Amino acid sequence: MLRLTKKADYGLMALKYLAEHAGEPSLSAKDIAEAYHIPPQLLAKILQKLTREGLLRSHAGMNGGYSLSRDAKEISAFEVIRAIDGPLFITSCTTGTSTCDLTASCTIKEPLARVNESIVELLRNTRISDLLDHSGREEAPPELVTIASVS
Amino acid sequence: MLRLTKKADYGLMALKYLAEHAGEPSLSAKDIAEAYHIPPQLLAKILQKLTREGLLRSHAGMNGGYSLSRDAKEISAFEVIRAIDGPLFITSCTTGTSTCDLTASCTIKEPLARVNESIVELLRNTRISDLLDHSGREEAPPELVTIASVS
DNA sequence: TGAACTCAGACTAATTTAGTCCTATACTCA
DNA sequence: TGAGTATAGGACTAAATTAGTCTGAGTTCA
Ligand code: SF4
Ligand code: SF4
Repeated sequence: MLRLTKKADYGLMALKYLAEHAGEPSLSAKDIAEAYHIPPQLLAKILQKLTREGLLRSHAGMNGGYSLSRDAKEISAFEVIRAIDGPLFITSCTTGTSTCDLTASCTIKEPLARVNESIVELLRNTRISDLLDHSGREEAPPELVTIASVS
Repeated sequence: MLRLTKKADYGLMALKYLAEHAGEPSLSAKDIAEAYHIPPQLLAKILQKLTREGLLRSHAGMNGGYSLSRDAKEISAFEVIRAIDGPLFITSCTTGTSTCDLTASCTIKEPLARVNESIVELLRNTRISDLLDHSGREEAPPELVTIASVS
């Protein structure tokens, strides 16, 4: 529970990838899917959704593909998640389909809404550019990590 | 997605209820379930789990039931959620069962772990006593740690 | 034209969550 | 002591959500 869907996960990966390759003209869904071993058709749908929501620009036809519609600094994780999975509620009250029928007697709805808002705020403050790897301490020892680049 | 399970939800309600009725000796699962119209057997299991995790004290037999094992101020929403649903990960990497097989190539795992940690921190700072209804009160907003500020 | 794309929706499969059932055990009080 | 009320716990089914597939379009461009 309290888990991101894989679709949102894939979407974030794709956007990060596009941000890293901002120079190149256009990357196809297939390109990105292969880079990360994501099911290509699934990623295609995700990118389509992101395009519809205005986060990406698409280009059909040969050598077509996707590119960010804004700078990576201007796209928040929250937008991505919402575009893919719809509005974010940690409670089941307002899922759209099948509202929790305890809403009348429920007393924690409102306090949890505040927690919800905090999480949204947190995701809003997390931008695609923040996902970019400038602290690669995972695999091979990074060459020359300066103090400046860490802070 | 990013939704609390109803079980966790019910658990929080129950704990809040117990906190409100701290004076009374012992409230049975049935009592609480009826107060909120929660399926009694389901709530029973939840309370059992919370007892096993040490958040509640149980008392079998007539006029038995449950009571908080600590003050409401000392129990965080995070503990409740973890007790009921297990460890909290927003990504699917480490669910225990069926790890995401992209872990090798995935590049957003680590940044998302930081987001995860922020959410955990937020929930850790939300206590049962915070759910109690002091409407209008301006509580100290839980600290927001953004990725950017984590540098 | 046709290869390489995006776009869209319906569909199925897999997984997770919600809720039930049934039995055993513990405690209390008359 | 034994009837009644409660917790404890496992196995099970049902419902909902998520993941992924398939099919058939419409675009672009060389
Ligand atoms: S109404 Fe109360 S119980 Fe129902 S989903 Fe909202 S918070 Fe959870
Ligand atoms: S490995 Fe990457 S893709 Fe797989 S779950 Fe973790 S974050 Fe999401």
